[in-house]
Amino acid sequence: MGTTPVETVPEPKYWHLKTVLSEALDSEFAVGQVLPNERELAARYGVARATLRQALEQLELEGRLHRRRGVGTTVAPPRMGVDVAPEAGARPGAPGDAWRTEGCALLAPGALPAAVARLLDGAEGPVHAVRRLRTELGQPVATEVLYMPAALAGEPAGTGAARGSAVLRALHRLGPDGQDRSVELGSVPAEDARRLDRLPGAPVLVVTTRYLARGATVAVSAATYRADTCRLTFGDCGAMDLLAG
Amino acid sequence: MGTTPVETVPEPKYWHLKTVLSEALDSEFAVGQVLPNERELAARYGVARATLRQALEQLELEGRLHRRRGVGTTVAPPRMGVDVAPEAGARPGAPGDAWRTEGCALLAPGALPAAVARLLDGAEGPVHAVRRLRTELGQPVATEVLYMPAALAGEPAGTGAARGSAVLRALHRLGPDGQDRSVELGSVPAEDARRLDRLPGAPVLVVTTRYLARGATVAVSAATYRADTCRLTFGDCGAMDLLAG
DNA sequence: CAGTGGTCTAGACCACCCC
DNA sequence: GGGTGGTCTAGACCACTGA
Repeated sequence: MGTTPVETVPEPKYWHLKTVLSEALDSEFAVGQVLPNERELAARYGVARATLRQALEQLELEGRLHRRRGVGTTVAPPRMGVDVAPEAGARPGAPGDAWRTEGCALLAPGALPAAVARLLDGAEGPVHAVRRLRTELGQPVATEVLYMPAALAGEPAGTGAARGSAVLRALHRLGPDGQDRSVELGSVPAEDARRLDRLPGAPVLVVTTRYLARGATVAVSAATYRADTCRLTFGDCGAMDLLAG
Repeated sequence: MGTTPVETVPEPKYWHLKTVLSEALDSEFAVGQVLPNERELAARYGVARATLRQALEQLELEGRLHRRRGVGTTVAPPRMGVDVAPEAGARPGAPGDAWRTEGCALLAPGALPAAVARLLDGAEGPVHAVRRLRTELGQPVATEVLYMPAALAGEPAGTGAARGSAVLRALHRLGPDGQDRSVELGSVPAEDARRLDRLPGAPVLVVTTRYLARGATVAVSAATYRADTCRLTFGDCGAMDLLAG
């Protein structure tokens, strides 16, 4: 009689709680509505606050909730689709450009992040670093730093944001004929956190782009997108034959 | 004398700890090496175990660490680049195909996930759901479910994996001439967790693809990639000259 | 079996927002 | 000031791994 009846797989409390809350969000809450505070929710479900928070963190990771210190927890709208197609934002100042150039610095080769230096393989000499901020629907969604060897950028005029725009124009003038890009998960560094209106460590999608001209790398950019509010969309990469035909 | 000397911004302990550990990983540890256990690390740095764990979770999110229950915490290798180019894996059984078809089910329209039903807009009637698993370097990296309306798939032969492959061949035969894809952050559902050798809730990159033929959606796939080990790479979607010229 | 990471608790204090 | 979420603690027990 020692037969084990069924394979009892005790589901963690926070996981079950997440499911329960998720269903409650679907059926009983509207977008933007504020939830009861954490202490009350924990009491209501009979768990410690830390356990409740583990469930909320999961839901926030999935983009279902927004939590703001001093304010409360609200139901998040569905993630917005953010276009990351090859040409998007490549032309500063173009109508509908979602990017705002914030500044520009000239870095010595040794001052480059290791990953960037690796992608700009043959590069020697100083490198322009252009910082941009992307805003969508009145909300900051991404920061980017674009690196371009000074030798390729000519003599960008102006200072600050104006100089940054000049570097971007120089890149565009080169007529890059291809890109490599990759997407990975990261956590927002402290310096970017305030710009994106998030706490340090919040999850972000890091999009690394390599701009190619005649087979050589002419620029590299690293953009960090808020993972909670953004769904990255890639234009129709496969439709080239459609257009060409 | 009440002058506040500098603007003291107390950095959270776990954040500082993460920085310290990150530097230690760079300088004192090799890939694959196991770290001291959590209780010892916590004692060594004079923090509670929960605080230490918060720092470790950050580092794991960034792909720097691997943690396995019953085993320990090890230094992770750099993330592998996983190709997500439009045609990759579209041909089951092709040489070098990283995907293994696991099975196939026929779903009633009402049984579809809401997000999938929305993308398969005009679809009526049952839908094939093909499940695949992607392995890279001997390690499972992604699971995928591909949805294709039965009306478009003909009469796929066989059962299980064989039937799934037949559906994929039918899709390939249609000659889809374009794709939409998007990437967002998610957490691995319980059923996929074991397949990917992760615990439920682990972060994943969800790649949603819409296959188009003559402007109509002929299939939709949702693939979940392990965010800790994968860096998604997109081939040269380029062709900026198409638009710039 | 001993050792690891994973879960959970009950409580405290802090930083921030808004009134 | 009062309320929110964010950080931190010290402890307990559980699930899993591998010798």
